[in-house]
Amino acid sequence: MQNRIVFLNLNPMTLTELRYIVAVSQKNHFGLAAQACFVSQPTLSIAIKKLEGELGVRLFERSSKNEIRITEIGQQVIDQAHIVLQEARILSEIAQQGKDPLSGTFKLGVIYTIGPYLLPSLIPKLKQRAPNLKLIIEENFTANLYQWLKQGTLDAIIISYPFAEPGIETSALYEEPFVVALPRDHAWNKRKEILPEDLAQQDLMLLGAGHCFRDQVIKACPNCMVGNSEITRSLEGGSLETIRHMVAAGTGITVLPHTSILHSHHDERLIDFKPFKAPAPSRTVAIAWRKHYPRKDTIATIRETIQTTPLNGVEILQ
Amino acid sequence: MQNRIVFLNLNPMTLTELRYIVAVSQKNHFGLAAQACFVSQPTLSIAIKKLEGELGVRLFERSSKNEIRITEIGQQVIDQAHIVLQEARILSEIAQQGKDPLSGTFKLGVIYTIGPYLLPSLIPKLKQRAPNLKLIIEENFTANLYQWLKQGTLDAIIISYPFAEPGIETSALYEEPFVVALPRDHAWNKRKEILPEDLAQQDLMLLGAGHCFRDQVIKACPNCMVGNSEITRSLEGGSLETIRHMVAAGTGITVLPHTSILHSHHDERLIDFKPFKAPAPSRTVAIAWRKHYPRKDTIATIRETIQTTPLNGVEILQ
DNA sequence: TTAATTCATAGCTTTTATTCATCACAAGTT
DNA sequence: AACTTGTGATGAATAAAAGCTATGAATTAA
Repeated sequence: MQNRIVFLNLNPMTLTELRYIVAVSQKNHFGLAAQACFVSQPTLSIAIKKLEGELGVRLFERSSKNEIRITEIGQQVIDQAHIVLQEARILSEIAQQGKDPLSGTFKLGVIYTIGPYLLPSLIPKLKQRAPNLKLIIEENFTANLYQWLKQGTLDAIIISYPFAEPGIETSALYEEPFVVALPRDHAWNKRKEILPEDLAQQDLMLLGAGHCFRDQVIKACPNCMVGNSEITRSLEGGSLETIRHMVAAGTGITVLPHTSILHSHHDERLIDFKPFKAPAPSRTVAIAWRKHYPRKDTIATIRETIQTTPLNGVEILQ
Repeated sequence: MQNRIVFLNLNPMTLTELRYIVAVSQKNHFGLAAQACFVSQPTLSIAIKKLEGELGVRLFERSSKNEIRITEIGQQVIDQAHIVLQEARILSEIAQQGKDPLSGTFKLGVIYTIGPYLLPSLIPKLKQRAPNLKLIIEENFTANLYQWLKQGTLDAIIISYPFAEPGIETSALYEEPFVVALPRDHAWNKRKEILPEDLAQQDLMLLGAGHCFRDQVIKACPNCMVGNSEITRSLEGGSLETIRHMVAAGTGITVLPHTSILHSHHDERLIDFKPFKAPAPSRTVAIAWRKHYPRKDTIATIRETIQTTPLNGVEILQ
């Protein structure tokens, strides 16, 4: 009778029970330990009895009047209980630190025709505003970025409208007009502005298929000629910067997004940028995320950072 | 609304909840995870919601139809949950191993006049019977052993009756007769047995105060002379073995417990052991432990081991 | 003996966990 | 568009547990 352990309960041990036995080991007294745990003495007694029954060992040697005594195995169990509780505390701390929406890693995708012009100003400013946020950038086509966003590889992507996919939410960032880039010796050098219709029959150098900017320009400039010449075909794998260099070299003309002007320091004297006559064709740059993405605060911060970053010639959208 | 964490519960996290989130992370599916945890899906959903509310972070990104996604912080929390659960499992294992009453450390006290004769045969046998039991032996006076037993420094003590203390239980082990030890050239060499009364006026060499055996001999042999001579006074700090050597050297006579005979190989030709005439004076050797001591099985094993160990000339007591 | 102290037990209450049934939502399919 | 299917969330009811107060049993001290 005296030494038989009675099976009391099927439920596995709880952290509360571990807290109880640690308290008893510290106070050497059931009543005081209960007080320290903010429960009544019977509550604590029963909980410890349950745990002892479950573990199959006596943890404490009770002798009324005198202080209680921890058994040898009890001491080992209590030592381990300390470890368990400590690890649980660490878990809480991890969550606590992770509460800050501006910490951790954020994987941002940006399309090729935006990245080079937006990121140089965005990244330093974001670094300043959210120093604990580790930003990982992926530049690619809209289609790939969308896939990666959907499957969770990316947290958000910056793309250009139109963009509507199920399960994805978007928010417009800014409206960016298109401009015409001409070599210095071009016939249109004297003109102040260009009409989209002027580009008809012009052989524009444009990016290859997959770049949404290409499609947008073609749509904006009816009847322009693209992809006919040898030169244009060689641009399939290139970038806007490549095209700009070719404009500077006098190879031809193109249409660029307005933000790319700011980055043409070295060849600004070789290229003339001509605005379109209002209403100028433009693209809407937006940020997109999964509908159920949990860190929307982070996205909001990125959005605000972009919208307070001076990008010449764009119209901030709310 | 979407991102607000609602405070649901004051109760701290539980190991069950940690098991739930680990299951979800493994199954990537609430329903399957619930099944794996042998609970219904709402149970698991609510538990996770509670945990998320308590931690203040979203652990999973739910999107119907598609599989659920673990948030970055969620992954960190789940990793830590694995650690907590692992440590809890170790706690159970520690208890499991400690279940064996014949494992761990056992601190046994033995009085000076029993230890040298009982332990040489007991320890090897106990080692054989309980190989996982680490035995720590303390030899001392009854009074000290009792104090240490009471305060938990010792698990059990082997002493001689009379011994009755509050909160302590005892069990008799064996009855050990006393014998008279004489030098070879003593006048009583031809006698077969001695009467206690014969020792009256004899100057016995006995141990110093504190040894219960001294008191028992004095009580058994009325009017014997102890402590008068220079020699006897010099025995204050000695042992039974010291006294035996002095008998062998012809310095005097003494009374010894029967078990000490077996250990007198080297001087057996110099000493004559004479039994008392029945009923011979004797001592009852017993084992004692705290009333609430939890490892009574261990004590029972020690008791049985002693009682099946052949000790010449003693009567086993049940 | 009488108090006082301490842990255990009993009966009852409150809180928490769980289930079943159902809802809401998103994707595909027809 | 209207179904169908698969998913997690929600609500009401219930089972389980954890809790408290009051009391008991054992021990020690006066």
